[in-house]
Amino acid sequence: MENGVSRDAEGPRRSRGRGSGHWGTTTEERGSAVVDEAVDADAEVVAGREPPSARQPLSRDRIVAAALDFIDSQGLAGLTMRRLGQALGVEAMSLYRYVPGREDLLDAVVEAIIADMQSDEDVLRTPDHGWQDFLQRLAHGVRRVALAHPAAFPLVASRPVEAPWLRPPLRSLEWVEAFLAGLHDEGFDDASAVGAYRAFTSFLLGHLLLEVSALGADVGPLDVLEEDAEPERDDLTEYPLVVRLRAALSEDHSAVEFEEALEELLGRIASMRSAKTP
Amino acid sequence: MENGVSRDAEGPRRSRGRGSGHWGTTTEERGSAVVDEAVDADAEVVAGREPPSARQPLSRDRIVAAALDFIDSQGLAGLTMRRLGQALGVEAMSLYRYVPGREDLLDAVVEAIIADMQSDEDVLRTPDHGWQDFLQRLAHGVRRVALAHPAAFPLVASRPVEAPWLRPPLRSLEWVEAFLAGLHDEGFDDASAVGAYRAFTSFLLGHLLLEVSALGADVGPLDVLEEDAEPERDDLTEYPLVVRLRAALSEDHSAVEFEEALEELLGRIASMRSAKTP
DNA sequence: ACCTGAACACCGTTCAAGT
DNA sequence: ACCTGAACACCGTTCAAGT
Repeated sequence: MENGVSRDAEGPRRSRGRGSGHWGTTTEERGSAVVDEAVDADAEVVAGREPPSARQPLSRDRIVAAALDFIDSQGLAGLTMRRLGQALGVEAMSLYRYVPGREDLLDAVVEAIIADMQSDEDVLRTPDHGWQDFLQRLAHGVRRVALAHPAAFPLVASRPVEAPWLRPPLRSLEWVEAFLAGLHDEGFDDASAVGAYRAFTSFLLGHLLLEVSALGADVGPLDVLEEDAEPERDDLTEYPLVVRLRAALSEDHSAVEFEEALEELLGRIASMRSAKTP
Repeated sequence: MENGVSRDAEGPRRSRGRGSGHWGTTTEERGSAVVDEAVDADAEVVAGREPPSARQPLSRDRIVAAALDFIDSQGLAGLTMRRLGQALGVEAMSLYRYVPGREDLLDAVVEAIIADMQSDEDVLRTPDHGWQDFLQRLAHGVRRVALAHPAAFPLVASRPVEAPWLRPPLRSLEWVEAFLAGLHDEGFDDASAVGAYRAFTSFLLGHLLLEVSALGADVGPLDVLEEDAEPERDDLTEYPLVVRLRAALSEDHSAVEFEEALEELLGRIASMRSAKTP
């Protein structure tokens, strides 16, 4: 997965009806495009649609991957055991042979998302050009997976965490260990490594959650110069500054902001670092 | 609402069974302790429990307040139109006279939470001792409401936002306007006010979401020196640094970290500020 | 071994009907 | 005017039964 999500343009997406905000369909890497035919089949459940011919057998991984695809394309709210089964050409009950239940499936989706990062070539398991480079790569890796799955990322952010040493979005022992070990190798003592971990995670969480939530946000009339031009959705006369700065507020500078704030954070972390090893 | 949630002690909470994590019952300010009797009545739905005597009439506000209480005490997952009706001594269908549906109810709960801040005496609508003081008070006000409603705060963080100029957790035109106007009065130009708004919101979102999610996190054996002492829940031998730093990682320094990071942020914002007005 | 039909308890929501 | 009963379509989940 090295599709350059680093382009900050791409423009804000639009989604009219609250709650059904289809984000751009992001069906890369994970195979099984099976899900795609369920799009818009919301009300139309044709009986024997799926040819039961050469269906590969179910498996936990296939189910989890299909669930992620489903969330990416239909949104989290649309994910239902029954619909997921349908997307896989199977009855819902079959899923329970591989997955204990819906909640556990969602946890598995979260795991799958952060596991994606393991295969990101730009992310290092251990620093080789200094800790700043290490953290830069890690941060960008997490950002790439967040932007690849904007509808699923809130799960990563909000699912209850099992242990206090796992902080979203770095919610895997693997990455926490890699983080701590990396900084330790680079001369951080225990306290500063832990401090850096805390600062790093809260930075990532805030930035990325806002970035993906902006992807779903309605952009409002003005930027597109709509045809019908409803005078104003709400009455904004009480909020003159919001009105005046509306364009500025709606501009998407998330990529540069991310870069700048990350730079700042690295500076802050540098000042936490013990000066033992140069 | 000025109950000092500023004490950072209070210790980490415990919650064994995944998904049913009752946080500390936070039934302050908003009246209607009605909800409390629904606790643990999960399976036991006694028929004519509620004395239909002097029930005050339903109203949208009463419903929204009850929903918030319900989430605070039972968790978001437990909130059901039917159960909420029951908590209010009414059938679920009655709610639809006042609230369009469950989704809109959740939006209303989010509104209610951030509206809470309007009545926080420490939060200023307009700066009177400089912008730093203004933002300090605002940040702490938001933190207080987050900590007052840890189970509901993820809603504030994750609900789809209607417009790109509303950034969680400051998702109300009132506060965005107040923020921009405040900084403007203090000599910020448009670009730096907008930049400050962005930096401020992502800082708050990351910190507070992590703080409330830690409240629900299982703390694991070790800190309480449990009686039975199961050897280890998972095998952590592959993660030596996590094990070694486990205590440090589990310590709750959120209050001081918040303070320090906020201080840093204010410094960063100061450097964005135009130097026109001293 | 793997999938399904039928069933259960529970949802959100509508609407005609009660008081 | 305000609430409810009954109903509908849809859930998650279980389990005996099919192949």
